[in-house]
Amino acid sequence: MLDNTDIRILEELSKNSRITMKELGKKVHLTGPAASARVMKLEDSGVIEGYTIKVNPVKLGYFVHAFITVITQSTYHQPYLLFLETQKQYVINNYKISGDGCYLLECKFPSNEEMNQFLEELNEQANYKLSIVIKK
Amino acid sequence: MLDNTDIRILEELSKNSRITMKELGKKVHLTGPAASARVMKLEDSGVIEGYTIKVNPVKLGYFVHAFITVITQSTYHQPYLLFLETQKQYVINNYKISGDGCYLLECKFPSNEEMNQFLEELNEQANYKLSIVIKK
DNA sequence: TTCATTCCTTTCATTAATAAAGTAAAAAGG
DNA sequence: CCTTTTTACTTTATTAATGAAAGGAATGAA
Repeated sequence: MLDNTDIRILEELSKNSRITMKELGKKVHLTGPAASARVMKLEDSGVIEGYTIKVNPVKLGYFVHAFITVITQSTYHQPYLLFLETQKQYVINNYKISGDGCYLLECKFPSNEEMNQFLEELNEQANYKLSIVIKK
Repeated sequence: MLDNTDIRILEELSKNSRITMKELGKKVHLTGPAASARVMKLEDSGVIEGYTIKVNPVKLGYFVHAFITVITQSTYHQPYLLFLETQKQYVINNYKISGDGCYLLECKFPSNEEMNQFLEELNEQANYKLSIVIKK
């Protein structure tokens, strides 16, 4: 399915997705059109799901990065999920997990105050355990 | 520092970082060169840290996505961190956290067998609690 | 008021993307 | 075994985007 050249293309695009097809081709020993065709195939087959940027959260004013293990009070998760919909600005990822808890919720907050506000509202829907990221 | 146009540029690039500057300009009501200049400023100021792709892990053969809460046995973390260096192919992120445990380790595995192998080796350096992602 | 700065547009030269045609090698089928 | 098809690539030519330069309008400082 994927040969070595495809893997190298994925590596290069992971490092810099705005690279020109000509440059990408040079890196993997192909011409521009050939690299472009490979990339298009990777898109069509769903290996490449999209092109995005890495943003510095601190520069955007998000200083707190937290993982919250969520244990919903009832087996009915809808209230929790609806609550999350209203708090999208804080949510990075919400993983449904097996293990300790029902969800692992990854969030970013501008301050501890806003996080506290969020947690108090969350607590109406679910219990939680909080882990703050110190360093990545 | 960042005005509304900058925010919209970041949103557009998050959705598709390979968009042309001309197209990006159209979306935020600027000309190509103006959009390009804005983006360059965002890069120089460190708001945009890089351009990357979203890859489908399943299509790459990684079927298991796990979060592992790591509790190192000694206060000396080096053995654990050195172990991770040897297991880079599985590691997505390693967050140093305050809260429950010392680290939150995000990993991907091709199979439960390989994860089990990993966990057995990890267990020589640290205790852990495992959470498997069912759904994102 | 005057000067400098910022942020933009317009224009144009350079460069890249894309479509089309052609080639060579591998795979499929009679 | 030979023919046909398919795949993956290159080359060429057209189209489109980038990036540099010049200039204008609005803002703010001296």
